[in-house]
Amino acid sequence: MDLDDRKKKILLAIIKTYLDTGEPVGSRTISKIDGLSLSSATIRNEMADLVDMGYILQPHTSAGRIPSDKGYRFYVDQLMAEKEQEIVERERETDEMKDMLIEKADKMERLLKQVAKSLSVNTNYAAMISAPQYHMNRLKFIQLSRMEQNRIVAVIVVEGNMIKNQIIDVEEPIDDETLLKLNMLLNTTLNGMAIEDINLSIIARMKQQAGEQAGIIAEVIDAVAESIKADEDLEIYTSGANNIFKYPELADNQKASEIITAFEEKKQLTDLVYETLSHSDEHGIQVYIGEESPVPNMKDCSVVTATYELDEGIHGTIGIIGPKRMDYDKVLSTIKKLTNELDSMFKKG
Amino acid sequence: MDLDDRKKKILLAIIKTYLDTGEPVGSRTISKIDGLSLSSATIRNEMADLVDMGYILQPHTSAGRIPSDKGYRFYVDQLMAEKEQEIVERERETDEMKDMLIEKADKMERLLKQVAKSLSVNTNYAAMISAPQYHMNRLKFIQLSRMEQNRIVAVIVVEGNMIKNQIIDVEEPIDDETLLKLNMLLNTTLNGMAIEDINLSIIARMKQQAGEQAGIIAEVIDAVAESIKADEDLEIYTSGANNIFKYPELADNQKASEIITAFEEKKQLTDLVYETLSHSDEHGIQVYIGEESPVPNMKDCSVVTATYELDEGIHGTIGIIGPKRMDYDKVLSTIKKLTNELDSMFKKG
DNA sequence: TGTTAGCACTCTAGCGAGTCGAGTGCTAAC
DNA sequence: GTTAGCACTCGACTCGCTAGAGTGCTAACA
Repeated sequence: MDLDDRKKKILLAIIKTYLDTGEPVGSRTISKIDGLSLSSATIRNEMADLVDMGYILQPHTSAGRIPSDKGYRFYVDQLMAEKEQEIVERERETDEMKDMLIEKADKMERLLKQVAKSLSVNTNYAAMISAPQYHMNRLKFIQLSRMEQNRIVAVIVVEGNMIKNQIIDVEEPIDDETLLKLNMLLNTTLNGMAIEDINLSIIARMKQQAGEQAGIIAEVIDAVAESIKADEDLEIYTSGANNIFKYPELADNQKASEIITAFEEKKQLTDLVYETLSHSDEHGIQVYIGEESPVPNMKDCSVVTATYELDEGIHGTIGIIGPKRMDYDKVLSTIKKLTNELDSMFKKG
Repeated sequence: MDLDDRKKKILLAIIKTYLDTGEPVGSRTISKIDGLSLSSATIRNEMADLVDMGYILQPHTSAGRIPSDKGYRFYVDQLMAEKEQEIVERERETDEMKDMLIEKADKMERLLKQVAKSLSVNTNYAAMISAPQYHMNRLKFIQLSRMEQNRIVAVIVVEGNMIKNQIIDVEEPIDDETLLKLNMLLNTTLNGMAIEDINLSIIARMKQQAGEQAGIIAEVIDAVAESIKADEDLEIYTSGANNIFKYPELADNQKASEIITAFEEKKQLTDLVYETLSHSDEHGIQVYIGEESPVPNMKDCSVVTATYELDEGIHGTIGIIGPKRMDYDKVLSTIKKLTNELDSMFKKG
């Protein structure tokens, strides 16, 4: 059987209506609202076909139909295609969200929290945003300073001006001169390098160059490596989890608990972020419907994700989590606008 | 009317039973389990009195009784008095929680998250912990390093080894010598000072000492002050919010949403922390029952909080949020153990 | 005078029958 | 191929009933 033009129209009508009302939609409803001017009986016949083809479901014999995951998928693909068009055609207009974002975003963390908040408030769904992934990132600056006798603090700045700190306890006291030398060594060797490229041979070379301070430099470099790695569990900020209670189909005990759990244990969101990043073809917006989601706990939701770019090769992920019958249209535009906003922001400052 | 000994016993029996079962308890139940050997009729008479006195409630005529907030309060006060005794009598025993905590707690943030997690897992309630309040804290170390031409990074370490960073953009380039001088000046002047004590006169004096670099030092100090102040919104880590779904009386839509919201918008928890800190007489454990809670959204819960001490005058707050019929006994011991654990940990390392 | 047995009463939870109405599937006519 | 019509299905809701837990009150008892 084929998904001919009329079937498509009917399917879209069903889905749109269901997005609005959240209730199974019957043949009469469609026959009325639709521009097709077909009787309910005809619609019924078509609907029966659509059920056979798996695009819609019938909760029970005498209820209307609701979209299946496959149905949603069809709808979203349709929508995304349109969006693509739209984006090309229209100039990016200024956006009220922007002001809100800029306002007090002097620190990355605060900015991200604000973005998450803004997203959840604007959409009425739950939102998340991951801090940019520094995986591919370059070291910009390393500085060791003595804090106490046997204790130095390492400050590591990576591209994008994210700062990491690490306190290092050393066996024997370090004198000023050694510290200076070490700083020189670290900076000349490592500056501009991608973190991933710092391999054993480079470390070995540095140890060699450190000469008699090889012991100390080993300690320091280990600590620095540790610190860089330690932060690998990426930060994720969430907001608006309570929004799920606005949607009856998610608000039941079992499901709500699952979703909240996913939000709390950032681990699950981390998977989502990696999945998104790995699939992203520059600003690729991804829509996961129900079981498609990389996060099992969100099998009753739809998840829309997008990638933003902080700097060459430094990406982060934005996500919106809501019911399957979310307002995809709105969510897609919102998220698209936002990523654009972020990108242009980062490129400037 | 007076709360005589027998009434007390009956009241306690009612509350304990209710904590176990979560269901209204009738007179027959009490007459059986209790060591009082009274008939259900007598119990009924007493119960009627207890209702009059406001210690218990009757959901409807033919149901058993459940504790009122006042009843819980009586119970908790009783319990706390006993605890006080216990703690004095018994030596602090080693605790399996300790191992779990120490394990990988090389960073404060990670430690706190772990504590929260450990608490929520151990108790089956929701848990929160606030980062220590640095309000009263002393500066331990300041270091400015040049990162780029016109950009320096300030590293500020406060007692307890919390590190803060701030990137400072300066108008005109700073040379090495000036930077060294500034570092000296900052450290000699500010080290060991409580952050609160850094007032205008001290800053003025520093500017004077800086001589021709007064302009730069103003910038720097402003930035440092900014950075210290900026972090004043205290960090709060939460865990186990999903636990509330385990308790039917909290799991309904409305209430769950409120609680989750409180957990998400850390603002509300912040209030709780301040309230707790202001009332704390060293390790004071606080129990807020229902409406007593400083957080309106938690009016259907009980909240148990305690204060831990990281260092002289540096306090943080631990909290457990659960249903009113929480296992106060267990929660109180757990939280007491934990604060002790934290204290001894911090005093060592 | 405090305690207890007994009994009528109250109220909820749960069950089953009955009804309503939305929606279907099928057939026959257009 | 489309539509009108009609019997049928099935969940949601209502109503009445019952069982059972628990109460409050009274009267008897120690």
